[in-house]
Amino acid sequence: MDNKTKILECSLELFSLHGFNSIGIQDIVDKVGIKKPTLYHYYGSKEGLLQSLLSEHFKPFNNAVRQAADYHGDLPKTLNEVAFAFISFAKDNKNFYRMILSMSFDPPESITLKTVTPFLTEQFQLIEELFIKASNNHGNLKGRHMRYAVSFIGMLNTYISLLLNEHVSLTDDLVYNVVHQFMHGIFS
Amino acid sequence: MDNKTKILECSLELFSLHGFNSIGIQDIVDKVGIKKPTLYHYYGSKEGLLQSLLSEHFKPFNNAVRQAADYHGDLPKTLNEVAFAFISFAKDNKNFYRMILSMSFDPPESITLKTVTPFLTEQFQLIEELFIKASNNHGNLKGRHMRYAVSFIGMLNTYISLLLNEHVSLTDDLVYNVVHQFMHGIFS
DNA sequence: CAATCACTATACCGGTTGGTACACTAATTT
DNA sequence: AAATTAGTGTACCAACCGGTATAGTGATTG
Repeated sequence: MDNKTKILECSLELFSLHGFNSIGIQDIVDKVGIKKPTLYHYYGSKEGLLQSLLSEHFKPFNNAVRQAADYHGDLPKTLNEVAFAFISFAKDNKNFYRMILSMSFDPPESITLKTVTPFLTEQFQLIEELFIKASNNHGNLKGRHMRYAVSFIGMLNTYISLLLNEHVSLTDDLVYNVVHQFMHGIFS
Repeated sequence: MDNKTKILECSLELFSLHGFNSIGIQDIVDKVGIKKPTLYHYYGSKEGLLQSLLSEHFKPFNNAVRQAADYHGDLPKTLNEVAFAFISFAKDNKNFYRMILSMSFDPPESITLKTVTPFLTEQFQLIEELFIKASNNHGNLKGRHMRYAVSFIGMLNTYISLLLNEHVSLTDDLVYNVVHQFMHGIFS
């Protein structure tokens, strides 16, 4: 594998474990086995490296979400597909998901939040649009698009956190259970 | 106000806005208007400052949660009281809540996560115990204490995030809506 | 009055940070 | 064969980091 790719892999592992701010360029190049100018040749700056790392993984992720969130009249089915897109991506990209989940709660003025926000906004809009379209068939959703989009993603991330920490395992019915709880609560 | 207190206030504001790692001791003492040895006299180290800052706010917070989570046979009522404890504390301590919410998603090896974890664990146990006791009256909760405790806190934090970003305002029925959604889902 | 105390200022430390100037090599292009 | 190019190593930089040795302050206590 070439150095350019190896840099992405190693920095992802280090960032997800220790955080973007706690990892120095020197840590990364040491792990890859190269010298600093090589990294700067490819990515220009630490921020540029983060940008490349994010778009590399977010593009396929958000494409999968867009496909899953395409509404065709069956809200429960669509929510299930969205949940599956999130959970299976998180399972296949544990380090990356850990990192973006962390960054999405980073302080308002941090570079990390500012860099990750556009990708998260795109996700949010896909889900919000889904609830807007579904509100034609479900009157009680009207005027609550934003709240439900946020709380649906919130619930997904809550269960994905459990998954990442291995407090719960990815069984076939996890997706079903999450969506069911979101739709009908805990009393059923 | 004395310097010792002013240090706590200023560091909270800086940490919540920029993050613990991005703020240097120099930033804090500049904002307070003192010199470094004064800060080190009171708090010994940057980590000691964080520890003091956390316990200062977490003690009253968790006491309020403990009182609210005391189960007496009415689960919806108790959940409402817990939700109120969380939401009203968050509203009165926006900077602090923003900071701990961020720290609770920090990377596994970070000092911030390790320092905040004991306080969050205490919270979690209070809520989990509530669901364990309630499962005597609600058979369908059995064996799901952990998942429900986590997802209840997760939902609270999801709505508190909205509150902190002022995407939703603290009306009288916010607490009711959150608990209702948790118990009965979005279809009711 | 002398001694102790909590507190604060000056000045400094070794180590690390993100980033770079420059030289070199090996492959590709002309 | 000459020139260009991408990629990499050596050595270095100013700025900043958390932390401290030391001395001095003014108020309290013996």
